[in-house]
Parts: sequence; structure tokens; C-alpha cells
Amino acid sequence: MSTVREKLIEATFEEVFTKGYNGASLANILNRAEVKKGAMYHYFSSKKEMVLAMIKEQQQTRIERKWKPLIDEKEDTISVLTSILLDTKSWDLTNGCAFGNLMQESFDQDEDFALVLEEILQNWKNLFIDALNKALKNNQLKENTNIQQCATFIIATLEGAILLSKKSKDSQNYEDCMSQLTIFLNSLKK
Amino acid sequence: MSTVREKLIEATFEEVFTKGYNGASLANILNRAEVKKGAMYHYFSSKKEMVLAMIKEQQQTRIERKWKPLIDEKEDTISVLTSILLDTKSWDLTNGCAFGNLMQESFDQDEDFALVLEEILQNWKNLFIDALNKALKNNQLKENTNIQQCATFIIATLEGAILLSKKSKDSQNYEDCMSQLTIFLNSLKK
DNA sequence: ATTTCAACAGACCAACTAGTCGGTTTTATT
DNA sequence: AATAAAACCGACTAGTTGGTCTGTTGAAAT
Repeated sequence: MSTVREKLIEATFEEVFTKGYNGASLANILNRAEVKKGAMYHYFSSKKEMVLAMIKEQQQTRIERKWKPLIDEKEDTISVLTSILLDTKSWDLTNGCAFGNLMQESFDQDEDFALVLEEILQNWKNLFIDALNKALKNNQLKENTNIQQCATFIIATLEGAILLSKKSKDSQNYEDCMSQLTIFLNSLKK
Repeated sequence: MSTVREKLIEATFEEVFTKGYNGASLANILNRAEVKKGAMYHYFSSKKEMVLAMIKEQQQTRIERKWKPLIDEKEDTISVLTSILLDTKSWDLTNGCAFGNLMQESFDQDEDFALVLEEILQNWKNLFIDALNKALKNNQLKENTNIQQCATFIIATLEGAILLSKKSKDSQNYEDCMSQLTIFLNSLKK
């Protein structure tokens, strides 16, 4: 049993995910959520505020859920990492990465969006940094590994790979990228 | 002395580059180009046709101009490649990659756009494949290098790196990614 | 029972969207 | 000079956008 607010957030996610922020229509969101305009403006002051709320409340948890195994892992960090990356079934390669889509969209000028996205990106990066640091401590990585650069590199490649796969129906582009990234990651192993 | 058509294509590029396709307003494009609506609809049958024409006529040449040195190079392919990648001044890190922005935008469903973008991507990939094949022939690369995967990997990482740098004012994210990519590329050397 | 207020409904609005069309000017052809 | 055609203008339309505002409903508090 979901509340009106929850239905709105969910519908906003789906609409923005598939059509982008500019392409997302308030009327569509309301239809999707089966909520009337009056109700929506009771909970949110504008379309922008509603989308911002959706990003804040959904993206962080989505990322954390996805990469939880990396935090829990006690044994081989790199293996866990590559196994998640190579698991094509766990990615939506036709609609892209929800967070990546948001980053790409051209409301960069807007400070409010930029701030929220920047924070999510930093948290994501920190998640990788923590995992890699743990691996380093546990003697799994070469000492000269630049962990901070490495975390950024993984995210960038992942986002790029999902982007390339968005066009083609198959996941070949994604698999090719991850195959090469795996080679790189394994080269970091001691 | 540029023609009306050229002014329109140029203004369309700037508007779509900075605001995306959905965010791009015909009125803005016409203002930018200092061309009236009547004239525009004399040359193009719709906004969509004009944007398609812009993509076809601009993107291919932009990519080729950028990577020309790679084709000309007779000596060390990897060095030329990394030197272009590491040259931060030659990238627009605040607005992102024009082509990448187009790929990301959610008009994927539209067959006409998908087809054109797919073709440009394939040409870009082929450009890298040719360069790497030449390097392999000239005994610069390890024999077991998977050139096709490698080309895809470079483009993905590059697009991802530009994407991450779009938000932050500085180019740190981009530099970090390219730093790691360079390590990977150098590991391909014989 | 009466009051009160959050929760909603939906008609309405101004601004903007891409696109159309009848008319005018410019340019080239003969 | 006459004709024809390409180039261009800009008022207009139909539809959509996000947002507002008046009014109603229902449930809890007194």
C-alpha cells in the first residue's frame, strides 16, 4: 500500500529515467501515478522540486543496494567488483544508467541539480575508494595503486560503457568494455 | 560570408549542444542564427530534420579533425593517442562531448536519430581500430591485444570521463581517468 | 454537533511549442 | 521589360507546458 507521495516519486523516476528531465511531462507523471494535479501540488511546490526529491530519495539507495557486496566482502575485492561489472543481466542497457542520464542532461547550469548530483557522485566514488583501500590493507593490491584515480576511472568507464550500449539492442559494447576493464583491474592485483 | 543554411546549422549545433534536443527551442535557434521562421522552413521541413542535418554534417568531420593525427602517425601510435587524450585544453569539459550528449539523450526510441548516431559511433570506432591495427602491424603492440574491444573501451572511458567532468568546474575527474587509461594503454605496448 | 484543517479535485491561465500559409521581395532567365 | 521561380516574411493556429486558484471532501479535535 503506497502513499500518494510514494506513487508520485516512483512515477517521476520512471518518466525522467526514460525521457529525461526536459522530456518528462508533468501530465504523464500524473497519469502514471494516477494522482491529480491538485494532490501533487499539495506535496510538491513545482516539477523541479519533485524531481529533486526523487533524485535525493532514490539514487543514493539504488547505488548502495547495487554495490553492497563490495562493502561486505572480506575476501577478494577485485573479484567481487569484476563479477558485478560482468553481470550483464543486472544492468538496464536499453535505458542507460539512471544516474548517468541525469548527469548528462543539460541542466548543469542549474545549481540545485548540480549540487545534488555532485554529492551522489562523491558518495559513489567514496564507496569504491573504501573498498579499494580495504583491499590494499588486506594485501590484495599493488602498493603503488592510485586508489582515488582508480575509483574515478571505474565509474567513468562503467558510465561510458552503458552509454554505448544504449543505442545497440545487444549488450556487446558493454561486454567489450567490461572485458578490457577486467584486464586492467586484474593487473592491479598483487 | 556564410549562407542562411550554414548559419542555421551552426546555431542549431550550439543550441542543441548546450541545451540538448528536447531543451533546444526553435525560437532560440532562429534568434541565434538571425534567421526568420519563413526562411528556416524554406530550407528544412521540421526542427527534427534540421537537427538531423546538423548531426550528419558536423559530427563526422569534428571527430575526424580531432583524431586526424592518429591516422597520419607513422611512429608511435599509443604515444600520439595518449598525448591527445591528456591534452585537457582541447576538450570542452563544461558542456561535455557534443556527440556523447546526443547519444545520451533519450530520443533513442526514434529510429532516425538512432541510425545516424550508430553510424557515427561505428566510424569513430573504426578510426581507432585502424590506428591500432597499424600499430600492431608495426610491432608496437602485444600480439594478444583485442583491438576491437580496446577501441570500444577507449571511447567508453573517454565519454565517461568527460561526463564526470561536466559537473565539477575543474578538470580533475577527466585528468584522473586519463591518467589511469594511459597506464592501461602503455601496458599494451610491446 | 460543530469547527478546523489537511488532502484533494479540476477548471482555468499565461507562456511557449512546432508548424502553416498567404503574401512580398529578390534574383535569374529570356 | 516581362516572366518565372526561389527566397523570405511574419501573423496566425492548434496544441502543450508548468502552475494557480477556487472550491469540495473527509477525518480528526473540541
